[in-house]
Amino acid sequence: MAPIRTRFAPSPTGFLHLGNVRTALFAWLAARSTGGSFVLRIEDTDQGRYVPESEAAILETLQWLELTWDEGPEVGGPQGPYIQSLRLDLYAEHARRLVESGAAYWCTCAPERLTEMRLEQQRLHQPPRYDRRCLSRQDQVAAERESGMPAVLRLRMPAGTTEWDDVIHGLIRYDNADIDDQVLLKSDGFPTYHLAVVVDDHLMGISHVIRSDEWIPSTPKHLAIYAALGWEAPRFCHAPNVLDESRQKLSKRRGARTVLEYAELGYLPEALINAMALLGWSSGTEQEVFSREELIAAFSLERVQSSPAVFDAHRLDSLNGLHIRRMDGEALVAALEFHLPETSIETRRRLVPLLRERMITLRDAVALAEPLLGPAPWDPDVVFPPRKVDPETTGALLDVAVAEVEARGLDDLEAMRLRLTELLESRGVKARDGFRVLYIAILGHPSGLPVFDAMAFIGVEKSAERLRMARQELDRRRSSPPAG
RNA sequence: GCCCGCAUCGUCUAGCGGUCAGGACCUCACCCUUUCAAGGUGGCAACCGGGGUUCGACUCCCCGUGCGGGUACCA
Repeated sequence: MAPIRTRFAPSPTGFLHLGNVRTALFAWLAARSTGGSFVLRIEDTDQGRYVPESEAAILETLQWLELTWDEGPEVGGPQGPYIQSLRLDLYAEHARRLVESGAAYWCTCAPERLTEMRLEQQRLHQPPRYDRRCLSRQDQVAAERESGMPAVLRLRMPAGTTEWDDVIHGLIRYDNADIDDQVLLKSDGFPTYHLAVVVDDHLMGISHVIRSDEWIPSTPKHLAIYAALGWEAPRFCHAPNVLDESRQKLSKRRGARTVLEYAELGYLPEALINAMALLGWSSGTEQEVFSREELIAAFSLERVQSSPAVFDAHRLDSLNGLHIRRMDGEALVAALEFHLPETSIETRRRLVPLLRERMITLRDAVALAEPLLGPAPWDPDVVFPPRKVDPETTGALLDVAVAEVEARGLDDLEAMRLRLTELLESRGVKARDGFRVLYIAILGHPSGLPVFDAMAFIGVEKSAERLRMARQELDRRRSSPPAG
């Protein structure tokens, strides 16, 4: 496979969500899997929608996911700058070439006129497109521009048809008569996406334009610009959109979470990448869990689906749990620091074996470890004594446990376990029911981390203390049963 | 309205003319078990409709239908 040189070109109008980044991931994988290169470019040609913090957030998102770029902001490169607002002269130069060759023309039509025109076209069941009024009066338009009237530069869409062989969709064909004379330069002098993307992709030597499906309708415009400039067009790969549960394109506006929010919620970058890769791509084997390296080895654009995919949060959860379980121990200890900031590295090392199998997200560690790191107040809803365990057995169990801990400490918890099991059986109480007493006493809740491990963690003193407290609570509840 | 894309279990998907239509998530049951998990086993569950083409269509073609996207001096 020839090396693919591709790019991700977000606009700094907001934060990145799974939909955006899934496309970036495909581009990154295409580059990495072919030994090619990946370029990051910021498309900030819309001054009105610019959100200052978003640019930094985009870089942070990609860095967190380790979707490394070979050229772009911060790292530079031979085709820089990689921020479009810094490349205005380049667009102006190419716009001039387009005007000179007759591929573009100036237009001074007022927005109101354009709106009215489109309404009329819609009423007449016609395709919406500029009626080229200004094309036939270029001398007047020149004079108007001279006198300071605002103007835009339009692409003169040639007649005929446009088609291309999309890597993901196959042949797509358009009748040029359905395509508008796109604005290339806005009246503020900034280029539109359409001009800038073509100029930059060509100058930056992009071999594969990987972007999402919503760009399909504007590809003929881009192809026309390539042709007008005498350039060879890159391959186009239109990746299907990622949809939310209501089958709409994922968007911040509709409540899509940003990738950075997933990070805070305790999702692993590897899991997010795995989940995103599976949205629209499959290996063709039955492997579903992939490390970053495995993904690079298995990926190919040809196996990208052409139909949109609904994002499934359950799938992400499942994958996140799986990745946590297969994660290197020390890496997990380190990753947990963010969620358990008060803990020492040693504490986290002791915690990891207990937590690992029980976490869906890293954040789950907080609730899971709570009774080990601090006091363990009882869950207000806890039933005590637990169902199926009579008060006498509960008391006996607690008494034995206290005595064991006080006499022998926690060195032989297996012996204590056997002792307690024996006691429960002799009283006709199933171990699974009876041990709930211990869980409540130690953890404040009838379920959670393995209770003997928990006792070992908190130590002799606290274990004995919590057991005695439970014993007292039992007496208290027996003398004054809770109302209701 | 005009243009384009898409169509297999609830969801993500495998399939590339002949399969008991496979896997994963979700869900249910069971096993394991000191709880909860994890793990294991098994169950439920799908080819949008109608025409063709073909000895034979989930698979190819056409038409519907549905869903999505575009239709901006936003990207």
